[in-house]
Amino acid sequence: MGGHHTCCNQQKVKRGLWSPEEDEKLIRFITTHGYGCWSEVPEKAGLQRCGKSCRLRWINYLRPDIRRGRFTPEEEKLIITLHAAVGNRWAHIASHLPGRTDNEIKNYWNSWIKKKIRKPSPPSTTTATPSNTNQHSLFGTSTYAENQPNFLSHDHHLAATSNPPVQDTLFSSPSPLFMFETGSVVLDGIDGDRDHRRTELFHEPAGLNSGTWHPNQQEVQAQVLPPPPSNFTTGGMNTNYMPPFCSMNEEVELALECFQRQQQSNEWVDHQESQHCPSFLFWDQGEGQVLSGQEMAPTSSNIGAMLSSYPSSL
DNA sequence: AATGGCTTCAACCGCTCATGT
DNA sequence: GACATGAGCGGTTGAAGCCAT
Repeated sequence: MGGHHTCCNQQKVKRGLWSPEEDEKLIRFITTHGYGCWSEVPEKAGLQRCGKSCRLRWINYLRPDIRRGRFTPEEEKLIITLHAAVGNRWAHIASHLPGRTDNEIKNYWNSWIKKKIRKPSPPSTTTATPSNTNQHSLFGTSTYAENQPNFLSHDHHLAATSNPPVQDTLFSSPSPLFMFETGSVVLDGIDGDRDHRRTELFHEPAGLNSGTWHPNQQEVQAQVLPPPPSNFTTGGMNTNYMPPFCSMNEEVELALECFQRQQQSNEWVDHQESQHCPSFLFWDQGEGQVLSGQEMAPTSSNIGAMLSSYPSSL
């Protein structure tokens, strides 16, 4: 207790949920300047928050490499295994799950435990039954559907609305390659406020090395496709594309269209048409391969929203 | 339609650890 | 070594949405 809170007791410090405007300010500041000293961030970013709050907000929510959405069976197993080994060392556990935060894991564990306590009959659901889990589906398994009937109502409309191959491809990468503004999306009126807040302003941090943001990029799964025609733009959003802010609906529409066409025809979509969705047609010059189906946004909720908005196109 | 209980998870709190002076 | 400061961690809280009644 020795430490009475220094920063958060200051006057005029706002608390509670972050508004989209605050998120925007923080994102803009961090992506432009980075963060050296968190205690200086709020003042420099024009936020009435304490540095600690900013740090937490960034780490647990806003940073671009964060991965959201329901835990996969594989992640679940890993959490269980790691927890058995190290206990409540959430940060340690999180370090083994790229894109997951200690807070998220902790929350998940606590709710899971609650469920287990309440419902002691253990039909081997989450407790590591590899043979029962769908190894190819990142979100949807009967395990989740049975145990968590609400999971489609939040940011995970995905499993029910997309067919497995697309889903697999879409989520084959654990590392999002870009960010974009999603402020205008409305999620079917389901948990809208919360998800809306979640999918606030993102854009590619100008001048930042993407490696800094996506340390796991090497894990991206590649698909071998014919080389792109000369008029196709190499790279993803982090190279060519970037109207700083565009709506998610626009983004989604274009991206899905291009992705679908590419899937169906195995052909490249003309750059003029695809300039808004290079994420789905990502040419890796180093490997000479096409990395298609890159995760579209920093959060799986964005993708869930995207797919749920356009279920017919899949 | 109203409402009250339940669940989820973002955010906060208190503390320890690491680092600099 | 003592102290100050900032970062990080784990526990807890409470707002918001969901759902059953």
